[in-house]
Amino acid sequence: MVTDNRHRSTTQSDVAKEVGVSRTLVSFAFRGAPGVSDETKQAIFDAAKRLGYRPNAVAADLARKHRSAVGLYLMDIRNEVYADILSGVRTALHEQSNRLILSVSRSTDGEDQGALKSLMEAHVGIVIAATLLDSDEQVRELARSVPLISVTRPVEGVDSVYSDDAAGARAATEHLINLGHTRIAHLAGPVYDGHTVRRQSYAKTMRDAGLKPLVLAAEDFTQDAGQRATAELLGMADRPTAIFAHNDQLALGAREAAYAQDLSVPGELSLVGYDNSRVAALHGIDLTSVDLHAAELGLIAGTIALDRLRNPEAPVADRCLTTELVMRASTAPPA
Amino acid sequence: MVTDNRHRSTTQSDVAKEVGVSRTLVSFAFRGAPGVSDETKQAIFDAAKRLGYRPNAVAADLARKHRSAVGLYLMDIRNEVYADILSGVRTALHEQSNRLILSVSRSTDGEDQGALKSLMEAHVGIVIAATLLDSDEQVRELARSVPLISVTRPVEGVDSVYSDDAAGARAATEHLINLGHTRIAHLAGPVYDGHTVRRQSYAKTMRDAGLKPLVLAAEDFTQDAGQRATAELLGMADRPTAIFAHNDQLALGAREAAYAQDLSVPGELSLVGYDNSRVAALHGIDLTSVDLHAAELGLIAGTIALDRLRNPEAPVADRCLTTELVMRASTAPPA
DNA sequence: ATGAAAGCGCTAACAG
DNA sequence: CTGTTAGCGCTTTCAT
Repeated sequence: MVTDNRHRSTTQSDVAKEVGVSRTLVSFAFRGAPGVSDETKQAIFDAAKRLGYRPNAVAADLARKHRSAVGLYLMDIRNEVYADILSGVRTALHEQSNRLILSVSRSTDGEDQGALKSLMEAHVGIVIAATLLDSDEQVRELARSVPLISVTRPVEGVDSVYSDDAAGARAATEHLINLGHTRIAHLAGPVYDGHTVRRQSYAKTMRDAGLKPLVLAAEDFTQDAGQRATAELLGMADRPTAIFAHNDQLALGAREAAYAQDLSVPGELSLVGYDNSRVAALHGIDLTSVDLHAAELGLIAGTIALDRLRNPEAPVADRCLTTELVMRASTAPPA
Repeated sequence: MVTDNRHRSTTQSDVAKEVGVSRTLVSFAFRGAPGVSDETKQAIFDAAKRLGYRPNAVAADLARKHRSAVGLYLMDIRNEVYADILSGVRTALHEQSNRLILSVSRSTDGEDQGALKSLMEAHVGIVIAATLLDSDEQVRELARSVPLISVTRPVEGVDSVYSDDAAGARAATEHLINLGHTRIAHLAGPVYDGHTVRRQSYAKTMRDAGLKPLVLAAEDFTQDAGQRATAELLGMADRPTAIFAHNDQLALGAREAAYAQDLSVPGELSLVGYDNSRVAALHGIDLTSVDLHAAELGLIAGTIALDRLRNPEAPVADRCLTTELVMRASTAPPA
């Protein structure tokens, strides 16, 4: 049995013709607009079903002369943070009948451009972007053509929802310092403008405590990159006794690298991640991590999106959430 | 500094007016079509930049009278399998200039309808759906209005790419049987038509070995559901010594439930998952799991999509990949 | 090399 | 209740 994949899809006209009414009636019927007799409506739905008709939301939005869809850009689909943000956004948009269109970048490279650009050209009224790696200036430039909400990171002059990373990184670093560690490394991702808050807060906290910062930059934000970078680090003469990683994935990579060299966690290496993803809580992983309230970030971003859609002239939003250090068994005093 | 979020976005007409040429030229310039003098082209790009113009890909596709975008539906963004499928699809579409639009369902409930429907109404030429929970009949019905590729699961009469779940489930079950287990439970998700292959293969394998199948259905496919369901199971008088879970998330939930009752894995409970996700390979998790080659599933689906777009009349595709049992430390002989 | 005009699938006044 | 008409932002003949 072969499904019939017609080349041209059925339109309102086809349905109208089939029933013997005008396109307008079909349009009204499908939008539940008042002013269509029940019989006509029924006849229309029947014919539509028979013909396999699907409304074309995109054409509708075009005709409506305004962009109602919201676009959501996610930097890394493998990082649970972004799933949480998505779920928050969706909650905010719930029942608002706004279409949500998604786009995710390839986690392996830092070029947002492809995925983000295609989203901005998809006739969306606003795009919620989590996380942009471009410079502040570039983000502002992007926001010039389509309203943009930067989530996870503040950008002056652009609606932003983020968490207090300086505080989060400080808490993580201080936790390690208080435990008695002195050689504490920071496992960062690649350097991007506007993406150095955690790193700098770590460095400042170290210096304030009279300790020497040691920053290691992984090639990207994935577990594999974290593992590779850490493997090097652990080969050093005076290897650190603790690592604070930019995110849980990197931390998990560091953990693998440690075990690969028969170093136990936290016995010989203490580990702190960032994101507090579900895997961090798994028995046997028990990764100490900083929670940045991703779902709430998404929820707020969704709310702002709705506001912005309604009122383009509203003042720029800037919402900063707190972070929370969740202590687990991956950190302990140095041996 | 407040970014200027104009209500009406700039169009080709605006650019044309600014430069003092016709819309046609702007259109040509942006598509790199021949027949526009270099000076004109430059003037157009300058004006576009100045005005913050963004092409509207959706309107373009509409005008082009054919649907070039491919829609990708993912059942669960928290399950790595779907990230792998996405990455495979993207590889296939690479350089094909086909827009990819994504839609993911809420992992918590089984209603594909919202996310899938909106995808089908987004003017896409084809939708790749991973995973549909609807009945075969419903899927065929859906495929009537927009060409559909079912991935992860075969549907007669509809392009399908999937792996040999019967073999995968059999291998998993036999592995446990060969280890000497006799009380082996299967931790399944909720029952959906066309989604019972693993379960049935498990049951058949058990019966063939003279053992009694015990199927437990979790409320959904998440770790939490797996944990709740397993907690009950482990409370039973004659509790099983091994569990084969429908996917890694459920298996991870089972693992948590076991540790919560101070049962060690694999000492007192052997565990087999399905998907071979990255977390399964983590040191200390070491979950034995069935690999279904998700990235390749996506790659093939993407290729089929391209073919189907080119040739709507091509015969229905049906591709079945092998599965592979990856043995790790979560399985051992019963105590 | 450039422009005018028709039309994609749909909505939205405005008439009957 | 129902139909006509004029677009939305863009592409695409077909002229000039």
